[in-house]
Amino acid sequence: MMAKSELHLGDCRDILPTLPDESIDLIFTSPPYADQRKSTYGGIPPDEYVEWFLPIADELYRVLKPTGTFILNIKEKVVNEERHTYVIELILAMRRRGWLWTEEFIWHKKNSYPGKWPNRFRDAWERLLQFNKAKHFKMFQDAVRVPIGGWAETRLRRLSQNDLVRDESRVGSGFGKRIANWIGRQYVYPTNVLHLATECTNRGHSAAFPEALPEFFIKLFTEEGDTVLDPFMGSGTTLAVAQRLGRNAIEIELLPKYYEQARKRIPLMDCTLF
Amino acid sequence: MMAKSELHLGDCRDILPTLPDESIDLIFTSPPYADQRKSTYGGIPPDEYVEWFLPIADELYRVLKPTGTFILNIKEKVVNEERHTYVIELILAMRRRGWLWTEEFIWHKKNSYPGKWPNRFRDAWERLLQFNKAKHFKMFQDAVRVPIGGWAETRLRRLSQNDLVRDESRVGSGFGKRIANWIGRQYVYPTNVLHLATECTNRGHSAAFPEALPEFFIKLFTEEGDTVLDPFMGSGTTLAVAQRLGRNAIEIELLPKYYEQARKRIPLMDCTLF
DNA sequence: AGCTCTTATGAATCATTGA
DNA sequence: GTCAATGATTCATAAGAGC
Repeated sequence: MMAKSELHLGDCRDILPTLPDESIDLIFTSPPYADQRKSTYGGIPPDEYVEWFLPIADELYRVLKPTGTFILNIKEKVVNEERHTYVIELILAMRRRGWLWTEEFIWHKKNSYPGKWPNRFRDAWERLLQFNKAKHFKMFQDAVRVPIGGWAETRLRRLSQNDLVRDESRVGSGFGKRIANWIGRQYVYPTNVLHLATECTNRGHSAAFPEALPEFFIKLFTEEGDTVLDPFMGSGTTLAVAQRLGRNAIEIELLPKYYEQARKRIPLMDCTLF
Repeated sequence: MMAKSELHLGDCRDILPTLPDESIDLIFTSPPYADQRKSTYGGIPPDEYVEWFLPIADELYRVLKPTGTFILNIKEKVVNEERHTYVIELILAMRRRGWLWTEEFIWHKKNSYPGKWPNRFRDAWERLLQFNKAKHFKMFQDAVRVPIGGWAETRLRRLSQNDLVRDESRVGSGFGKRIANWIGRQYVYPTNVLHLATECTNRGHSAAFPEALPEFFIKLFTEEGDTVLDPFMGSGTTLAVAQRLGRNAIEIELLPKYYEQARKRIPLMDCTLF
């Protein structure tokens, strides 16, 4: 399948209004975190972050299909030796605007550099907030299954007495299990904790995430031919993965430097430049 | 050092007011989550959770030393196919009451129970919210350093009896295997992501956490002779670890069943019962 | 000690049915 | 309607025993 990409140079606050209603299946983005990357994006003061992001969130709501999903990669910074509250305030504000806060995935940055500060350790995780417009959204859980652990080979070889009957939960939750169901199973479902190393081959962008991150969510929430939007393209990781997986991409980038860089990651013939 | 424990039977809303001001070095607790444990604790409706917890948080603030730390183990449940907001609302409310939201650790539950639902995966993580009264609090980062390379798998895991014996025999006999590997290797500081399996030896309490969880925070935020408070004792995991590490413990439990059970985990001579 | 093998068990969520 | 009860779904880990 031929995937088509649109690359827009400019501020997403200007460009998002030009996109049609309910045309996007998945929004995956990692906006500039508050006061980070000040040298490149200017930096949004933490106290103004919600106010800055909400109009963008409203536009994202408009362009997303009713069955679509919005994944927001974000982490609050430390301000004045406290975790700032702009992320959790943003969640509450977006819910008031109609978004459903469906889930929160954790990205565990496996290879994060050891570090030590007087009052804290290395921050090795980021939030992947899932927002939806409706309770029933497109989701392809089978597309992100992972190989079953070595556990199964030994365990299933000979089933114990307990495994042959349904093992009822002891806490009265009604949640039991039947090991015999797993015979012949090759792949299992992941959890909401993603273990991924940070990208080592930094592409000159100060906040590159690994390709496995958008890949997981693109596979989980879209099928071939669907359209993925990233209003903060950066070095174009989401773009490259979408292209590789046969999804159309709409990408917006403020800075010409990154716009040019990302453009080179995909064939020009599959791409419309704005 | 002789560690002394106080065990109180009753509602922490009644018992906390009897504790003196600024007498606690660390509060580590896992309160009943909203609507969970309904069969045992009654269950607090999610919409009333903040209102229920805030008076308790105020008392905890009063009894904590200015240099002390409050670690709150909590996770929001799914209500109506959305993550409920009572946890993040509680963070904001506690900040308005004077608490500093210093850090958020993640507990990744490695062996979380399997499950698959139409619109979500297994929830495999919980929050460990760190609150403080002041920007400068007691912290002993060296006490939780781990060998480079395998942080959860080796050091932080609760040492079994065999491991302890092996560890000691190394000094005299030159025996010991894994411990010996550490010699000459660099110790590094952990991150704010804790990889621990949920406790397999369930003690009849449906929400037992592994001993390594309070152990990490007790070592990090207290020294021998300090006092640890857990207003929701449950099966007494915090109590047992505090006693083992030579910290005094003040523990409160609502249900006689768990109170009796926890009492048996420590020597009667080290314990005052209320 | 160091393997292998066995066994125990853990803060769930959603659709449907019944009161 | 609204709310409560019931049914269906499905692994990874650590401790301990045995050799």
